[in-house]
Amino acid sequence: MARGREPTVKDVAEHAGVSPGVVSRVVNANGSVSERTRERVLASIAELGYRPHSAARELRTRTTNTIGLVLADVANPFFSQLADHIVRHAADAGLGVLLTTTQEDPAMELKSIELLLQKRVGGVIAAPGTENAAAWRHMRETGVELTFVDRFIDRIPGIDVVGMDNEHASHSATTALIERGHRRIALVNGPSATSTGRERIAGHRRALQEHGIAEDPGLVVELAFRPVEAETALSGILALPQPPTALIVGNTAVSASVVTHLRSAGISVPHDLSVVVFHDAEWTALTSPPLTVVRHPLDDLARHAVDMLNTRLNSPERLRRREKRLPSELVIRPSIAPVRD
Amino acid sequence: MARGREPTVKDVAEHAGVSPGVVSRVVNANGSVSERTRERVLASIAELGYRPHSAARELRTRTTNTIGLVLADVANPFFSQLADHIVRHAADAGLGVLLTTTQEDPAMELKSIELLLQKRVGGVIAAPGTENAAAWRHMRETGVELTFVDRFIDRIPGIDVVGMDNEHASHSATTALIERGHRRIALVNGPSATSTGRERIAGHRRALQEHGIAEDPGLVVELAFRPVEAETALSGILALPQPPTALIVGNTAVSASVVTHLRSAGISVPHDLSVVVFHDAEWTALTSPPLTVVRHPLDDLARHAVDMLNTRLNSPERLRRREKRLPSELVIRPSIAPVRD
DNA sequence: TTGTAAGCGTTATCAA
DNA sequence: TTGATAACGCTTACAA
Repeated sequence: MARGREPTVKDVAEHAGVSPGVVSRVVNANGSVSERTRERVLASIAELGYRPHSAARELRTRTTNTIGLVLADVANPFFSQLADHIVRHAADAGLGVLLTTTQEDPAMELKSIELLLQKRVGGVIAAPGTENAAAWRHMRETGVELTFVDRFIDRIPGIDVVGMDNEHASHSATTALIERGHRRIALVNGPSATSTGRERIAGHRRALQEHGIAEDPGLVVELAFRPVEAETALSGILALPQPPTALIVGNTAVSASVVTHLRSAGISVPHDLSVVVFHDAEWTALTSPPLTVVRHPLDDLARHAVDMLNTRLNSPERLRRREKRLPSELVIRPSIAPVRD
Repeated sequence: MARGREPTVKDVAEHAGVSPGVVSRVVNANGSVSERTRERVLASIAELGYRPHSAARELRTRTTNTIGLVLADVANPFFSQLADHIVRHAADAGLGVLLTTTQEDPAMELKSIELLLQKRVGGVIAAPGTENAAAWRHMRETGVELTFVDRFIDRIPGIDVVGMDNEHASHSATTALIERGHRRIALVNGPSATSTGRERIAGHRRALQEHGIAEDPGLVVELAFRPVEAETALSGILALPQPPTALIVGNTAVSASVVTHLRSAGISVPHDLSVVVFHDAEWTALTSPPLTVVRHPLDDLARHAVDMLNTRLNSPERLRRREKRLPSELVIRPSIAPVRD
């Protein structure tokens, strides 16, 4: 892990015939330097190829321009698009992004937290799992600014949240199906231990209630955020004596495998089953038929997350907790149709 | 960007009634400490919640356990899956990953290089663009270990490369089509300025030659790695007096938009046009018909990239340049069929 | 406007 | 086995 010796402030100072302090002031456009020496210093910097040493700077100033990003799984299109936007916005704000993934595994999440703590990142954007509330809280108490994105664990003071309005999105999806005459609507959801899971069920229930439809618990399945169990769960639902006529997939991680299974099970969409999927991945319009989706404002989500965090990073005083909800949009495509008699 | 004060070696030392040096030796399982004091120190560490300060450590030891990852675009499924694997393997090796994206923009790539240089990362894994050869070379000369993944610019001494065998993959795809009677095979490719672009064209040509088929330059299109131009380029090809009967998409970034366009243009696959796509994204089996794809060994690619880099990081002497090629696999699905008369 | 010097948290060296 | 001390590269009072 050795690195070749690179020029330091001292080298630059000697080369320019000034003191190290002056070089620092030039580099940071801090304190005062005469125009003449400023130019000399800049010339020396250019000639020597001097580059400030981040670690030394961080050590001295107790600050950092690196933030952490903790996501479950960058292979999931929802998270990967989110990550892409976050990295871009962070770069615009002059922030580097240290990315860790947890694979929805609490132990890996803990390791991520540990790594970011050691790196003394100034702040972290995370879509937290459900098990490490204490660790997240502790991270915040340690002075690390924290913004939860998409999901959150608890309304912890000082931890901002930016997410979608899942309750509303889910309500819209269910309502669209009810309006098409569906009464037996299945929901394949993420775990209720997650905020997104809970909110999506809540919106679904509210829509059913508003139309006087009794809820059938057998039609709601909670799947972990890994695709494995999708098949069996789905088979179970579809084999019910009274199978559903519509299906909402509220768990982004399993959408593709659900669609695969429907296809291999020979289920015709929307004839046998109307389908709505959360997250407008690049392929959802390419299936036959194209899928009705809940489209999330990922770029806005990322922008707000970076902004909120950055505000905290640059604010000396302790700010109050903020929560931002962004609206999703129901994009109707041919995968939903009026129910058959 | 301020951080709360956290315990330091000094605090731990005082608490345990030893000197800072001893604490350091305990933490790093370095030098010698008696079992008795070791336990006392560990207890103090636990009680105070001490965590070594990365920056201080980096400054003193001139090492780092952070690597950089420079990719064009994490929203592209090929890169996002690659990133996911790389982050996982890096974590297994105890390495944090600082992710930057370039959006295929040379200026952004340069900014990424600059950031990683300042952060004094020990090594970088990158899928480089074509314009910054000098900067990459300089980065290497500066002592940063470098591994190019997927693409490479030049065979620069000391920069390892791990990629797919694109020539072979492309040759297989074209051959599969020729064997089905196709003679007019279009290739939508990435820029020839990239190694992957060149290799894929080469394999395509070799297959044509082996079967005595004259190459029609009008059937080969180079598209930048952004989806925008896909439509016009494709319309052009399909409007030719003698349109192709088969199409290979060698540019991962535009696959989805190509398929979208074919659909909206009312082209029936494989009846009107056989289609092969590079990279087996999660949706390629979900279209109608399912797409024949070139499947890349992404996990292996990531594993080798991290391993090669890590070897360099831990090797005191300057190693020779290595190049590793991994085989891709042609997965035949119904999107290709014998040519019609 | 400039230089000097101390110190950020570590670890390595050397002496005890 | 342990402790004292210097140094990594930088910034920032403070003094000149």
